[in-house]
Amino acid sequence: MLSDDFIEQVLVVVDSIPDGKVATYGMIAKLIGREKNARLVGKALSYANNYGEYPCHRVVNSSGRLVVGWYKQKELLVNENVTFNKSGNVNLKENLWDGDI
DNA sequence: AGACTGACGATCC
DNA sequence: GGGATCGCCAGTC
Repeated sequence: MLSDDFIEQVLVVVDSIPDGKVATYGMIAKLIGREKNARLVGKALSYANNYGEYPCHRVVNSSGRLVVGWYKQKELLVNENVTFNKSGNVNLKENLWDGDI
């Protein structure tokens, strides 16, 4: 069971990701003091829908790969002018968030 | 308690 | 750059 506190911290960070930017799980994990628990961040985000509407589509893994099976995610990001490379991954070079809240 | 899993990351080909 | 491997550490069964 993920602590509400942990989830809350994740959501706060996710909510501060600016439009047209994306963040990585590891980055968020580090920001909330769980550098090695990037997986839990993803887990927390899966619960995020239960806690309200958050831009969890702006979070990708370190390769810029989107969530497998969540095809809507790319659509949502495109709507925010996030660019993709020909492999269908997020163009981290241009869209990665600096992490400054 | 022990084994398996995962919306991940770093490294090494 | 992309795939294969291993490491991580909670969560789940």
